[in-house]
Amino acid sequence: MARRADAERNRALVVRAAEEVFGEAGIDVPMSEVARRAGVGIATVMRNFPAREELIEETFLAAMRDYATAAAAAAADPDPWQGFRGFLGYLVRVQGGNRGFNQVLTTMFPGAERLEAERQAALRDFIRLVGRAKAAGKLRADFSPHDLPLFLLATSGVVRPGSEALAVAGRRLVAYLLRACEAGDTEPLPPAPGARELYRALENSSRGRPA
Amino acid sequence: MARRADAERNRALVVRAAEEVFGEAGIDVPMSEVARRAGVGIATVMRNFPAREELIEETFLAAMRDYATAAAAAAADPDPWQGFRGFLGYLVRVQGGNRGFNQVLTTMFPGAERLEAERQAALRDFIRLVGRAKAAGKLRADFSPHDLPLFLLATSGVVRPGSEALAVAGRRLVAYLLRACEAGDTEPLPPAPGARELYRALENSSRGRPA
DNA sequence: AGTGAAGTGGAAGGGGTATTCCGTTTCCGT
DNA sequence: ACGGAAACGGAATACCCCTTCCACTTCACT
Repeated sequence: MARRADAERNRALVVRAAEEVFGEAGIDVPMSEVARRAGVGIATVMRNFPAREELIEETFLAAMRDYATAAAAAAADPDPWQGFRGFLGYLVRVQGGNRGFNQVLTTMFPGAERLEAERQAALRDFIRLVGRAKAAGKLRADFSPHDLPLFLLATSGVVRPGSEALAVAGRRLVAYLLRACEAGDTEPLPPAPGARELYRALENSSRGRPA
Repeated sequence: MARRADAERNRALVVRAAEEVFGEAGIDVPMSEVARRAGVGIATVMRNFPAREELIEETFLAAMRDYATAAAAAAADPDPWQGFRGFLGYLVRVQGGNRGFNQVLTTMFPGAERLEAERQAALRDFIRLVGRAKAAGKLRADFSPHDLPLFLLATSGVVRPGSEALAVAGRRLVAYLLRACEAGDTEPLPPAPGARELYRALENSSRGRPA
């Protein structure tokens, strides 16, 4: 990989600092703040990660792998409805604990291929989970696996690290959503947006400053 | 109010420009952009609205009044459940059509008293609506009127002007939420956050850079 | 230990926004 | 129509952030 041991060490310091800072304050935090926390100069950050997106990918790859792992575990749950419930609970917990990863979960980074590969792996397992939960008669038939980003967006707007009230609210929202997903005698849902268009709308470039 | 006719006219131009710009791009847009669209100098904007929050209040007071009016109309609906459904549909439609007002709906501005008075008026009517809908046996008994901000936050994260896919997604999310609100045989909800703490968490000061 | 390349930190440059200041213009009462 | 006060626009100032550059330091190989 890299040639010199100290360079490799600094790179790791930057990533660890980014995990902290992005987790607390989100992925738009000044690079200089990352550098300060890592105890290195700004140039060292820039040299290792010329574009912010590269640092984001490196920083959240582990979290995205955990996400994919959680999806796989849910899909493997002997009780698929239990798996579904647990997975949504996991999501809002993670979103509430890590501001940066909350943003990453609701934003597509077409250039960050390893990150997107993990996201897709999670989606594939989620699709399996949905199929099993529907087959078990617990999940409503018109639920779409592509409602996952919809739910992620919904909960992402609520929770935020540091606010216990919002964490409670997030759990309550998940309970509402789970209730809404139960199979039963109910009106059919309005149409889902086209998956392609939906994911396009979540691409990084089209996300204006934050707010 | 103001002394000179031209000053009054310019002030109105600024507010109308702000309605346009805030609606499209959100309330964090540069003041210089507002001035440019209004066709006045930056100083004129600053003189009339020394703080951004003042311009926000003036700009969205009318929309907040409409919001309160819609809540009152919903509360007066002969069929309260129909009123409830219609109100949620109205909300997501407004949020998707006006980025700035979407932010205003999910942010408290303790200093903007007229704005907050309208918001509270709307909440009072919503409380009436909720009472009637529960009495009619259509709305689940453990729904709290203070779930309104929770739902507003949820939908606010989804819709965005200019994206048809997200508008469709927003309507679908509302359908899920409505289904979740129906009375019926269901597990009780987890506790709601304390209303005071919830509203505190949504105060303007604690909202970091939007993103 | 010496040497050259790799790596480093901070300063300088460039773009953008909020805020202040001031010479000029516009209004309005007389 | 005129004069003073109010209001105006834009330039100047002050930050903040990203990016580039370069003189200096540190490493690793011999």
